[in-house]
Amino acid sequence: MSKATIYDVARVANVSIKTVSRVLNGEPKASAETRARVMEAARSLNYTPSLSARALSGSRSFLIALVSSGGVSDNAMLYVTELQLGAIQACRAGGYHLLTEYIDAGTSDFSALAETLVSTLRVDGVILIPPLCDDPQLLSLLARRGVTCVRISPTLDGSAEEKWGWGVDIDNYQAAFQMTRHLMDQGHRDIGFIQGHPKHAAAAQREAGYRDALFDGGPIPEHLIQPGLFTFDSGLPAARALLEQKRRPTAIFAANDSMAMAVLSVAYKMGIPVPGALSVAGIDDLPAASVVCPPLTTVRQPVMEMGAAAARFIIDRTAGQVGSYLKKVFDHSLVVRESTAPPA
Amino acid sequence: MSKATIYDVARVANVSIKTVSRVLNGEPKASAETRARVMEAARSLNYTPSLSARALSGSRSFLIALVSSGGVSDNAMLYVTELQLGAIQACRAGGYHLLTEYIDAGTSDFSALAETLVSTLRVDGVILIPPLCDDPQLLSLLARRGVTCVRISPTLDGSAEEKWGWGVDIDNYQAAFQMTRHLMDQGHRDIGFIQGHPKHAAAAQREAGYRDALFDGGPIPEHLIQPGLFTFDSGLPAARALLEQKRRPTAIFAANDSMAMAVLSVAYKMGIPVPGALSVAGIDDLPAASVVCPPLTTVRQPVMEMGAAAARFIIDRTAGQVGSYLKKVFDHSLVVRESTAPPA
DNA sequence: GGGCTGAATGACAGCGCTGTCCCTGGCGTC
DNA sequence: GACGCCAGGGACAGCGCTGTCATTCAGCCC
Repeated sequence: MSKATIYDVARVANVSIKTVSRVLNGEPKASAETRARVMEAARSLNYTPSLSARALSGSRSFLIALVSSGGVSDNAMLYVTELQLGAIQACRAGGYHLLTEYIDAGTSDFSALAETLVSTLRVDGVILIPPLCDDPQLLSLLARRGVTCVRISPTLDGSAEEKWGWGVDIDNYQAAFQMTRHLMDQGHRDIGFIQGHPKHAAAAQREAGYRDALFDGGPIPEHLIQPGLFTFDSGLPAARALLEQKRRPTAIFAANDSMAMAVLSVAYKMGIPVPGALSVAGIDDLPAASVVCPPLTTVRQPVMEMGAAAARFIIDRTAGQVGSYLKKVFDHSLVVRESTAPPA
Repeated sequence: MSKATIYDVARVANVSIKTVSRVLNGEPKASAETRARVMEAARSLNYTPSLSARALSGSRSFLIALVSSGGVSDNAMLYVTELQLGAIQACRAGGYHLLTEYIDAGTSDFSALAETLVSTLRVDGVILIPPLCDDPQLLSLLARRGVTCVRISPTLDGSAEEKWGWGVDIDNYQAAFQMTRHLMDQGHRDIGFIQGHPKHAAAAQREAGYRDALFDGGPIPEHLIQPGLFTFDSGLPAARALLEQKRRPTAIFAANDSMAMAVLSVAYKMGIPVPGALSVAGIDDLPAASVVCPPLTTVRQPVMEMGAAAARFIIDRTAGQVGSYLKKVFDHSLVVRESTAPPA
């Protein structure tokens, strides 16, 4: 009842511990009959193998680490939570476990982190979240140690990516393009844009999608484009800059939901009705997006699935399958809610 | 560079591995000089002990599990994220690591979970989040196996609690009492209340605080009190019920922020200006609370600290210190933002 | 000075698994 | 009929630590 070991199972099934090990790990050498006997014994004893022992003697640790940085205040945290949920589910399905590690944004003591991950924990893989997934130092540290990395929405790419691990993302260009077109289809022409963090590839791709959809290579009224950093706070001044212009845009498309919410907030303070006098759109579909007033039109990305895929990739890879795409691109979808409407 | 073991350290420091172990674990028997020599050797080799080996041979695993249930959509997820952050920091400080496990809300396959936690992972402790922290089955399963549990905002108490582990919470009664009084100080008399989940002790305590503050033992106009479940969705009908009454309350106090946001949403749809014609308040201070329009007046609980305390308790307990309070109550604080104002 | 004490350290046996190598016996082959 | 082969299964040696117990050697007492 308390703690069955592989020895107990072996005794009950009347085989050697090695055979039990083989059966439990799905290794080939084992007759169907033996297999059944072992399984039955394990079940009856309520046996669960010890992770530590497996990790110590074998080559797998059945551990995956999800590493994040940044604070709670940051709405991006929600994104992490959702990713994590997906990863946990994939882990559970594969007999793995998810460790959550955190590194302070300021600290760049990556070598200690890497050492812990590799030597102490011996994790089978690491899931890296922006901006960590773009830090060359951390990446190369991990790569040198032979750790499988999966990078969420990575920025650095090309040959480097091959070396630095797999990645998951959505087609940010298309997402922004489609959202801009949605606004245009509603009749908007003066569509303001708030940029994302300049160091993040997704930001540039989203902006490109917006520009191509709206101007199609034509002249670009730069006053419609304001800088932002993907945070709520950075969206505030950007929104103000856009809304205080003599000829106010009829719609504002922010590079993510956090900043779109900032637009909502500024519009509210300035007494501009949304979507009556201003349409607002974002990207990400944060949980909060459906809760704000009015509910935000945005682009949904399958964050949970992305987290699950990341974990699954590590699990499969450790198990021997060498799926080595450079990056997996997930489908996104437009979520039209109440913050957008045709201009008055 | 790649993987230093305790043997390497022992060789360099010219002592036995047992001595290295002693020094690294802070055990008493070791001269200052030896200690220094070992530390130096370990540093120079960049040595990090293997968790698996330690767990396998010793009695500690240096692992703490945070177990949650419920979906992302649920805003409560934010609460979990923040708790987790605190727990991670405490773990890091104590050389521990945080495992995040998840169990589907529907599934009540607690025995498999417990088995995994105990046999496979051998965790040193478990942090349980509502409603898991109130499940007698899971609790007794864990208790029987001798796992240290910390329950976040637990409901079951009394003698049972002693057996079922430590708990952390805030004084929900006082929090609600103070918020209600804040509203009354502003001049409100018709203050509606939206209840929390009936199975959660915090819900009852918050309601009691509200009732005592507002009615002080006097007659209770039940039409001012509407049922809720702590979720945004459950807040919608409750808010509607309150706001459609002939004599509308001038303020609504929801038992948590998610439901308060639902009130904001309904008020917005009904064209009721907040806080002009209606004040709205919640409890929790979710990150989203400061982002909605208008920013929500609420009660902040030190969630991160609570998570850290939970982890710290497990770590200290495993290390031998037997701090055994039944529950630690943290301070809360009123956060007055823009959703409340004196009635017109 | 012999014996006792206790602090400092080491020897050694596992912890519960997996990797590697080896043994066994039934079957096909020429 | 002797030989080879291979599926099926076992023996055994660790993996890198910690727990337990033994050993050493100052210092100290009478």
